[in-house]
Amino acid sequence: MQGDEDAGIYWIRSGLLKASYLNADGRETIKSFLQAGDVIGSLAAAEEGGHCSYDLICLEASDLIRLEFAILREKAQEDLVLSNQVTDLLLAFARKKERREYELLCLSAEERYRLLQDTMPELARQVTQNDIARYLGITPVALSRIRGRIAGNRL
Amino acid sequence: MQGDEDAGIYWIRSGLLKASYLNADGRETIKSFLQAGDVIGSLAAAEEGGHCSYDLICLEASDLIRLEFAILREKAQEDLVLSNQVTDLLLAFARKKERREYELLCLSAEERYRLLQDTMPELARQVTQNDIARYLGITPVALSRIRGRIAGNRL
DNA sequence: TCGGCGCGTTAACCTGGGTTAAAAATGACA
DNA sequence: TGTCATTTTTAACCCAGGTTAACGCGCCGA
Repeated sequence: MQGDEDAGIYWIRSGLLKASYLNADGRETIKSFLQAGDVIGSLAAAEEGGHCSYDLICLEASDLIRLEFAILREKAQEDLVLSNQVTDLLLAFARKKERREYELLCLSAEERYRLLQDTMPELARQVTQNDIARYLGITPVALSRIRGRIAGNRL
Repeated sequence: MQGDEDAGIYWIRSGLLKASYLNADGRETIKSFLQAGDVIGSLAAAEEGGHCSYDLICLEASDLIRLEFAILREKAQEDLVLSNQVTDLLLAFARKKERREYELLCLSAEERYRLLQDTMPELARQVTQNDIARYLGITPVALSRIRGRIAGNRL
């Protein structure tokens, strides 16, 4: 949960989760969806005394493995292979974040929705439209309208 | 320049630069500003055959050091200290991106502007309002309106 | 079987930011 | 000092998305 001091890293074996921010005004926005093979951990909480800034919520029964971040860092400090694996992990993570930054900065809500449909069509089926809207940064009502617009044009 | 195959990493010694996307419709949006101490490199171009997805433009005379990404990776593969330094670098980068993702996803343009003013007041002085607007993801006209709104309330 | 509840849709109205264009303000330089 | 380019502001109009609320639907549990 948001605010926890959990400095853990989770490796998702199976299932489906969402990482979401709960804003001060009670609104929820979704940072990312997590699936088998993904890895997640709070970068803020990983720092000494930091607090996790988001919730992690299962959308399906899920199977995770938890690693203590501090231990991983410690081991990596004396193990070259592990250290390089951590680098790979972070590189992949950074790429993902950079792509999302691009989408939020340069694309309209409709473009982001179309992109999601194109790149992760399975996800659109597994997740409620409410959650997709909150992932795109818009309200469920707005997403419904966008869908209506797209469907209309296709006729 | 956007589209280049430059797989370099740049360490900024001094000066001020902007990393910006040039969209298909000719619009520019600013990914980030870079200052002394910052490090930048295209993650996409770092991959085999990838192309850089943004421009890097000096706003002031700047002094950079260029490292070849492939060489850095290679050396890190056999040097534990270096490998851990790369990890630190990526960790800092990831944190920065995560913060920006949060801002774009959860905050309004006005909130983002106020935050920028609070956290990097010097930058607001060094950079044109046009560029600040493009960094916030809005047009210069919209930013001017926001400023007017804020100034009005302060009376 | 019925009631509740979460989801998706639709409609009406509001607002923030985009667009365009035309002033002002600022600044560089001759 | 005047000229020119750039930046910033202002105004008018438009549109995407937010807000609120109503309605239909499917699901589940009593």
